[in-house]
Amino acid sequence: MSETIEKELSAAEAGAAAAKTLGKRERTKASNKEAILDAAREVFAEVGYGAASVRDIIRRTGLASGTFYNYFKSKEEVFEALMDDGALRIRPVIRAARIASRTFEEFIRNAYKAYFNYVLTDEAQFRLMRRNTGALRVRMVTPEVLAGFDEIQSFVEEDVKSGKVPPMDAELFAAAAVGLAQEMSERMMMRDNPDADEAAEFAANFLLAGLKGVIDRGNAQNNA
Amino acid sequence: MSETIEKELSAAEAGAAAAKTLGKRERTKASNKEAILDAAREVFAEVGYGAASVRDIIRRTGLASGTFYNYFKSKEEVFEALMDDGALRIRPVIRAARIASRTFEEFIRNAYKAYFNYVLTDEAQFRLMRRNTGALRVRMVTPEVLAGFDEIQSFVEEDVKSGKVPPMDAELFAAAAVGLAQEMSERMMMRDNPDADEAAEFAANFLLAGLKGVIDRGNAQNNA
DNA sequence: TCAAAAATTGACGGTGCGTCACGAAATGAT
DNA sequence: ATCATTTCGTGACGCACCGTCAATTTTTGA
Repeated sequence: MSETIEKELSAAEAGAAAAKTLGKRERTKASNKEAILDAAREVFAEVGYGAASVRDIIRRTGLASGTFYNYFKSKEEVFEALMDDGALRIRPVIRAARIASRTFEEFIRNAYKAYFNYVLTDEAQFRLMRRNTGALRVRMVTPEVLAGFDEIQSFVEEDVKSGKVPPMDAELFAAAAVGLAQEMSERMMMRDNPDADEAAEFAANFLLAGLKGVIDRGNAQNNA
Repeated sequence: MSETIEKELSAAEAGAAAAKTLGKRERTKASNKEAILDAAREVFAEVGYGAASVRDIIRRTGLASGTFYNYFKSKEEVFEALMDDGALRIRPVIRAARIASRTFEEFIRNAYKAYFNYVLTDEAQFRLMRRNTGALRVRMVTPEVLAGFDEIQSFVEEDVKSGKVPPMDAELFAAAAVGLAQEMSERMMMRDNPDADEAAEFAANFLLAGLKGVIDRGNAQNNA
């Protein structure tokens, strides 16, 4: 029946519609891919990454088993696509937090606030990132995710260069920032009434104070 | 041929040997279990948790496929056993660090030092904990591992109660400590010349300074 | 020496994997 | 509108793994 609509469209407003429809081939390709991704999101969330099978996913779309492999090489690759999707949603938020901030402290506070609120809001994506069957937790570091880590590190390095923040091991500092966010967001989500702003404030306070303990030379040993 | 030895032993020193041999039944049971665990460790390290199959594991032991299921329900359960093994090795080290420490700071420094050195030493176990195929990282929170987290948190709570350290959200603080350790140990292992003591010092400095930023009431906002 | 108990074995039905030859559908040129 | 070409969906196929189970071997205790 979508063919009928298509025919009507091409008769009535061929020129105008052509620009956005891009031909039927492209359209069904996009729709199939989206269908697979949606099904995968559901299946992973329901049974966990480990127990999910390519067939579970494709079965839910109504497509044939072979069709899956026209779009993805394996379930690992679909999962990667879903992770990338998450990273692509967070990174602009972090970047915006940076642009909107004039001091290093402001950046950290805004970034954590954005991150924890994102985790809370997009709980589905979060559960997807952490979900498991039983105790098994699966996490994927895609190039997109890696790039996010690197971006944070380079933000820190920039602020070191411009003197906004004292010199330190930016790599380990960034690792600390990321580790904090990951473990704390998990704890936050386990609580009865997750409070993103509270968690963000705790994390930011911790990170900013911790920073003082790891600046390169100077008073690194005054924490008795 | 082990049967020959067994016979000689039971003839020559039946009484003395009996105490430690426990009968052939128990001995082969223990040896089979160990063989499966060893094989699993290898397979997981080589191909990653996801790609490993029960048959890959059992094949390496020379036992029949059905035998695997006399010892474990699934590959997930073997993996869990291996994780527990790791946790059982780390926990006493942390506990020892605590007992040997008189102040909170000393405890943190000793614990991180012990942890990072453990990670460096028992690299095999570490790779097992973090290893994956491609970008997929798999982590398992077994009851034993969970108990380790809880223990750390309760150490913090004890020191809060005894006044060694100011009041704070011990759960989030413990999460921060654990997150730091996890992410930083991963970075450390990626470096050319991993330096456990350096990483431990960084982590401890960071945590102890960060602590000042998150004490419950008082000067929580003096970090401009 | 032997019967009972326990553990090993490998074959079996069931299912998922990734491939591939086939046919259907879309495209672009006439 | 027609048709050759290209693209893509389809489902059956061979292979491997899964977890089970009846038959067999090994150990035990008498």
